[in-house]
Amino acid sequence: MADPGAVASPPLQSEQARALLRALAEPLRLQVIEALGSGERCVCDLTTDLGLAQSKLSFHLKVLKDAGLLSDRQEGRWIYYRLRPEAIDALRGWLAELGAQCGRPASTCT
Amino acid sequence: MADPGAVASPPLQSEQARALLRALAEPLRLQVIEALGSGERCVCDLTTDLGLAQSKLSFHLKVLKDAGLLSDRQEGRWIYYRLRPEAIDALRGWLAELGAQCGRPASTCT
DNA sequence: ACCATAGATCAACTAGAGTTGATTCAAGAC
DNA sequence: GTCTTGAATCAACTCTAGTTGATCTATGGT
Repeated sequence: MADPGAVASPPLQSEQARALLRALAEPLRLQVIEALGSGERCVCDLTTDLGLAQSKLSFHLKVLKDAGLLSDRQEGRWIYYRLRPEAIDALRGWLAELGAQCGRPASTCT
Repeated sequence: MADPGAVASPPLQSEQARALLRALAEPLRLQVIEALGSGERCVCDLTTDLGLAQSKLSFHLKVLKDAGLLSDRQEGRWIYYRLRPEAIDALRGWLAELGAQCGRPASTCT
């Protein structure tokens, strides 16, 4: 994917970055993200595919959604989740800023 | 800073990425990183500057060091820590891969 | 109406991470 | 040698996050 470098959306606040970092720092949640890589899927499908207890999956989906990595829609009894790649891009932008602020002796951090 | 996109070093393993993500997901540790942005500093300086208990700072420095974000050197009784910006770049590379794997319907994640 | 299903949420529990004050070890001064 | 200082480490404790099985609410079928 072409590297956007600076993201067009407003820069991440620290708290949002923290939520993203924490959400991604859990192997199981990475599995969820990978399972959604091919496109939107319903919870029932993910539960089966990942072999997770329903409440466990719901918990993790909530963390990812609250962090902004997923969005959902309801269709009858079914809830479908899909990825928001822009959240990953936003985090990369945040990391770029962190690196720029703190990676060069010329800059001063207070 | 110029965006390297793909990093020259071997790609991050998941466990290393996890360590980096977790290390950065703590506000206090971000403060440490910012304090080191202007260059190498000794622990005694950081303790005073950040107003932290010595053992508390040591704990957090260890997490950052173990994750690869800091390196240290000893000079007499003094331990100096400095940032390793390449760790941040590596994490950005890892995120770029995550986005590439999982951000496009064309790719398949198993 | 009743029954089944999907999935979020809950409360209790477990596991992991952060904090604290004490201790230990190494370096340095005398 | 003794004493001081810097900083890592320790054990006990506190706090946060993850897990579990049950419950609740909404949707759908008959």
